Amino acid sequence: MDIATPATPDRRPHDEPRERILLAAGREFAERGYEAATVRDICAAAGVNVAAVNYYVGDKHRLYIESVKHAHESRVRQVPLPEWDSSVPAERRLHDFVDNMLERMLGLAQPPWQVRLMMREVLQPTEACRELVEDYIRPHFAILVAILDDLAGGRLTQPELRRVALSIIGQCFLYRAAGDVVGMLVPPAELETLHTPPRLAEHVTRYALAALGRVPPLAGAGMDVSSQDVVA
Amino acid sequence: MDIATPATPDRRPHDEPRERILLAAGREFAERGYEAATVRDICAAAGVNVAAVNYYVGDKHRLYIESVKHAHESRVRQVPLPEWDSSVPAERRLHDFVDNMLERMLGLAQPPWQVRLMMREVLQPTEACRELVEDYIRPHFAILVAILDDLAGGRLTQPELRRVALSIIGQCFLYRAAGDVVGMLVPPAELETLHTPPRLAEHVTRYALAALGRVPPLAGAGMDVSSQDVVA
DNA sequence: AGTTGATTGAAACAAGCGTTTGAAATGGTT
DNA sequence: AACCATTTCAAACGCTTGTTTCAATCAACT
Repeated sequence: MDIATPATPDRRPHDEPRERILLAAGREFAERGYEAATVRDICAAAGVNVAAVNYYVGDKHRLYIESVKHAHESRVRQVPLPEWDSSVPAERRLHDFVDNMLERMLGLAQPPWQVRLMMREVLQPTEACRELVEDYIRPHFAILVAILDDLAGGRLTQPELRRVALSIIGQCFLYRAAGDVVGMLVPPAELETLHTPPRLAEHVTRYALAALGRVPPLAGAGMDVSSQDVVA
Repeated sequence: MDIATPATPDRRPHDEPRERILLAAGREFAERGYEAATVRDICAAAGVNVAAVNYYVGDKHRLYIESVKHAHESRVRQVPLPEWDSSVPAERRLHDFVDNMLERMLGLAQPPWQVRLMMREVLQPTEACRELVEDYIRPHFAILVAILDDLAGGRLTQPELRRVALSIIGQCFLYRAAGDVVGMLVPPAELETLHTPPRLAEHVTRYALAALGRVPPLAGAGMDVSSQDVVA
């Protein structure tokens, strides 16, 4: 009845089967959702027997939580927070931050199912969500708010800064979460050329900087800013 | 084998059981998702026998599509697009549009499951999605783009206008789709007072107008705009 | 080689699912 | 009252699910 731990609990060179199961589970849960994903399919994809999930993890529920944590950890390892020299201006820090976030959400750097899995947690939180917010989302959010505070030069209150931060995150979020619908609203050619992470980062950044008054407005009176670079 | 239609196919005064089934199905699908929702639970909630879904709709898959369409239709009926007199300035039209969208997404005017159901379609499209986009989302999108075109006074290209429109929608989308996570990032007191549809509409609108240069920047040099109304 | 404990595998289990059945109930029409 | 099509119901069907069983296999150490 008690959950079996893989033999020597301390550590073994490669926890290979367990790793394979967690990876396959993440892929399957991300694509089909918790209920629709089946233990049999996961085990088939991982190349292990169905009994292995019981042996290594316990049951389906624990398998889900473990796979979310595993995806989360490997993601933190591979796409670290950007770090800046103290001399870097706030405009550039904002641009880098947005670019990093979009690259992490949309970029091809990582298998897409990892983001999908976390997107599911965000949209309909389970147990794994609170941990995800505290470890991963809140630190990012705090950094963004700090950058915006610099940009506003203390002229905005914390609630105002938070709302601006959410405005920026919301834009990135849309492209990831509702990407399919966005694809139906925008001409295909435009999608390929303009809706890439760097281009979108430029737009979101300029949009924010213009709103904050750090660059001229997007549609300033007679002023063409479309060819202007967003950072000095 | 052929799908039974409710007796006299043309029309009957009250298609009561069918209506009850579709409503209960929408609620259940919205809350639990397609796979996790069970026909038995839906029928129990609707107060009908499990065989009724076969009799009135056909099978589970068709039940899902019909419930999405039903929710969509009743929503269009209840929250119509705002219409403006030709003299209304573009700033006010933008504000009204955003307010309307947020009220529709977050407001208490309608049962929340209807929006959740459509949110699911947006996030992971099925057959019902394309219809949803064409009938409901694209017209809204076109109106928003037209308003922004007015505001920009022809100084922005169509792709630029579309990206600004998506920026605005993204902000509203975040509060609905990731509302739980937003609730974890923002102090509870702030949530209740500032994260209401009218307050958020004001923020999103001012943010856009500032970016477009139609109102002073949010953090203008020494200029306090926080108490200023967004519309003339 | 032999023993021991960790790991794998095929098969079976109970439970829940969507769906179907055929008879009972219903309500209007003759 | 007798008929009829329409609508409801309890029960069961076949299938898939998550989980468990227990024997077979493997790897390391004596």
